[in-house]
Amino acid sequence: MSDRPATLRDVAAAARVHPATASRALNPGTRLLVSEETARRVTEAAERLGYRPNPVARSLRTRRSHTIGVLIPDLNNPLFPPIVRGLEDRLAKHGYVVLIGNTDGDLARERMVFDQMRARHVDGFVLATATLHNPLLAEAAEADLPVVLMNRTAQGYQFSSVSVDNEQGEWAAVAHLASLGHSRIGHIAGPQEISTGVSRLRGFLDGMRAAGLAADESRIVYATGYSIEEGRRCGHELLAPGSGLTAIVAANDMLAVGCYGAFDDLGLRCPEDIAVIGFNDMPFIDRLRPPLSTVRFPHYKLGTEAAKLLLERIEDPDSPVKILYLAPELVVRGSAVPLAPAAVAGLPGGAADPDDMIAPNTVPLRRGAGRRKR
Amino acid sequence: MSDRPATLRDVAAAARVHPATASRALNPGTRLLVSEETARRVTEAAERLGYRPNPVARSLRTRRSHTIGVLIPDLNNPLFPPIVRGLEDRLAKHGYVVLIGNTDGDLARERMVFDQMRARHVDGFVLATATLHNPLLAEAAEADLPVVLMNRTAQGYQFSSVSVDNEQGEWAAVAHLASLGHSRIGHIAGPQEISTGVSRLRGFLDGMRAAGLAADESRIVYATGYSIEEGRRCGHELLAPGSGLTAIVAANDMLAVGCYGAFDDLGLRCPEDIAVIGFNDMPFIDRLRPPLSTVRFPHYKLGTEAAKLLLERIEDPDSPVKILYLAPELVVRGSAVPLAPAAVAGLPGGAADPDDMIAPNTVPLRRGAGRRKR
DNA sequence: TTGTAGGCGTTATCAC
DNA sequence: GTGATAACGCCTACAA
Repeated sequence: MSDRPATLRDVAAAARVHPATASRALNPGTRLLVSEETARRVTEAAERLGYRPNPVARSLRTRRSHTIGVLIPDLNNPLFPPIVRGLEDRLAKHGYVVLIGNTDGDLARERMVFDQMRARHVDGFVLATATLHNPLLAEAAEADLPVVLMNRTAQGYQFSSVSVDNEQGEWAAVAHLASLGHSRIGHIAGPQEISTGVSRLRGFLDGMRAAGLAADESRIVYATGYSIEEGRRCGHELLAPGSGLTAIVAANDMLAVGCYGAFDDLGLRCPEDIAVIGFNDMPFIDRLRPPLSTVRFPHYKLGTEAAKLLLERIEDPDSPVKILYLAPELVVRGSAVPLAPAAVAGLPGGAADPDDMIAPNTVPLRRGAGRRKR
Repeated sequence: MSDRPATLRDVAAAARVHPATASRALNPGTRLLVSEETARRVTEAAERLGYRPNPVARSLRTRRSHTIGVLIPDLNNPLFPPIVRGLEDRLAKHGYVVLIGNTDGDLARERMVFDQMRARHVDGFVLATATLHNPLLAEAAEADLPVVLMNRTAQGYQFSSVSVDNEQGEWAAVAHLASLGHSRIGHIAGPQEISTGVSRLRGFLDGMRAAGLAADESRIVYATGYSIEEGRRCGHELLAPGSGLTAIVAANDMLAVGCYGAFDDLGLRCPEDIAVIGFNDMPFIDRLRPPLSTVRFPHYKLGTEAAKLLLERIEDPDSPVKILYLAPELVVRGSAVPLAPAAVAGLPGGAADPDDMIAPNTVPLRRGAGRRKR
């Protein structure tokens, strides 16, 4: 009736009980403390008045906001929206709402949104931005905040995390290229302050070794960020005259897209002249020409799993810390094809040079054998 | 010192004043009510104790949450993240934080997140999901909530809105195709419950008329949603044997991408056999093959402008309702090229048939002449 | 089983 | 100018 939303007092009055009783009747945890009959009356009154508990008041009293802070590098990267959707959907089921913060890879900005979220009393954090030694992590650990790392890992902390088995993914990418006849393979490594950067590099190295291929430093360039521009720059560097590379493994799809740009600049055709494999299988990447071969993982699921882990921690702070890895899957599309005999024979440096073989390739390429966690 | 964060009482105690005074000293709006001297003491104490006001408590008292609810169709659509970033950045400057809700074009879902957000006492809404006659709008109007429509308009409501001049954009697309020699042009129209769907169709029609081209119903198909699948379906329908179309204007980029699929299915080459123009210039669309010609508008700016309008409404409920249109811009890439003489002469139905000309094309194509707002 | 009272941290409205 | 008081809406010992 009134234009002012109904409060607990209104409900109590309508049900002719004390507000405290109404509160008990309405809260699942305390409903059993109240008689069948009054519970019914209260529920009915609440229904009739269209009562919605005021989360702000509740939050002030209980010190829980039912809000989760999510820090991601940049929502503009199409990789993240599906992950965030997974988070949101899962958390919503438990009455939580998500506050998203973009850090743009900037530490100061990250600090700002983190503090902002703490001030708003978020009940926990999902961090997809954590660098290897991050001041935030120390702070969160000290304050004993529920935290889950997503698509990131960090040593020395008691945080649950969900990420991809990057080693296995990159290993599979290398094995695929090797099976296609490529031997001169370069790697655009991600930033080494980020866990994905180092583990994918490790996967690449292990994969090369297992395939009996040389992977010296000259065939690895380090991107300073996961951006298209960096991919292009690194592509140019890798493809400098005389390199003789026939394939590139990029630490993520953005870098691979940048490579496409470098190929164009250099007049190279992909996949005929040069092959490339990405990582992430981000949305729309399959619509590029050529469609990018890449390592896929279940984006949405990464979000839901992170949510599950966080909820566990929130509901029981003593629940065990879990480190979860999702299995990746190589998806073969058009950006890597068998090495053409022409390339092997004719093109400068394009040959499967015996010098590149450090050992007879007798090692069977077992998936997962490249796994090296610490 | 203490592990419990400092409260206003702590600050007041440290500054040897009453909490009320401390509150006054700390709030910009009331600082002038206290003496220079005490203000200084309080500020200093707050600083020293690392005092951060508790937004929850403040919100309970002031009934303002400094939170804005944003409803968008789907964050997975790369069009939206930059818009949301614009919103966030602008609102953050004024101390507001954004709650994002995906509706997936589902009315029930929309209702749910809307209610959820109202329960959380958001201070205002940005609606990017509004359909032409939306129950939410009536409710919001009645409750006198600050609302801004984004990329949408609705008649009969006193809501500010920011959108694109869709008529002009689509007009320019048609004019461009006509100048390339195309005369048999089809349109994949967006859903007609959505303002963009109707205004872009209108722009298309006006553009065709101005170019002296026929645009009968057989050359218009209606998508039920802005999705790739719908684009593909509509593409097939438009390109049915005998249609003779040489170009398609799609109501948005997603539909255009769907067309690419249809072309592949039909063995048509784009742009040689068939041209297509999209709308939105969404991220990554320039990396497709061929790169899509499309109508661009400033995404980020759409967000910041919506934020500005909303802030105006929040700060002064009597501020005038503003309807803002952003100017679009045709960006010419590779998906539309001059009609090949071969196509004109040889291909079945590919000709610039005189029957298609409803009037001599003497009308100069003035940009913006197609503008028809109501 | 239900009522009482107090307080979460802040600010609006009085008095002084 | 500043202090006192109450209230925002809810929850939870504790008492009855």
